[in-house]
Amino acid sequence: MPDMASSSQTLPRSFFDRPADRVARELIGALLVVRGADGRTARHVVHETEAYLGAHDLACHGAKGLTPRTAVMFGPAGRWYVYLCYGMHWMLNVVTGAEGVPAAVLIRGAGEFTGPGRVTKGLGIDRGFDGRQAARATGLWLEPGVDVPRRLIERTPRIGVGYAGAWAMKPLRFVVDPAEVPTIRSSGNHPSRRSTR
DNA sequence: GCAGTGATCATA
DNA sequence: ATGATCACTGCC
Repeated sequence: MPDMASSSQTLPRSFFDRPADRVARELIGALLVVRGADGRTARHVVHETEAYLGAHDLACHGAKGLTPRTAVMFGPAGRWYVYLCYGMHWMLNVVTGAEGVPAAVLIRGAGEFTGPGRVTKGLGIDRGFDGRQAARATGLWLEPGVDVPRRLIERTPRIGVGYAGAWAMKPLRFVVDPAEVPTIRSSGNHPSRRSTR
């Protein structure tokens, strides 16, 4: 069947193949799309992200070198990096930048979900997505969404990385008040938009 | 304020 | 094999 919704185009690898802080900022307002077991899709506006810049960034897992867990971060952009934190919470990241550079963007808030652990719990994301492409075929991907004005995007230090010395203070967290963003409501293959004001 | 929870990785 | 650590959350 023809795909008539231009909004359902997935963000291409080239979008992610750039510095993580740029990607993190531009993902604010994008749509995180998940396809459930029943084949229906749900779209969630991304409203909070964090950038992890590479091996020189002491808050980044890649700073400790290539390990089995972090190998995906060293690979090409546009793949999911999902890991378990504190034995309970799955963290969803998308790999960014050139191959060999261990950089990624953590998705900390999307749709009704605030906090990275709640995003994954709410969307049913676990390590099954680790290493997979952010693409339709995977069942979890990103799409262009709402264009959020720069002035509405706040930059703050990243959360929970106090161990990283000076890197803990760099303003690499990007957040917009969800109330400022039009609500995207969808299910099935024909997403519709509704403005809150 | 802090316990829960278990994969991961360095050390031995 | 063992122990420290952890990009968090929920309940005290």
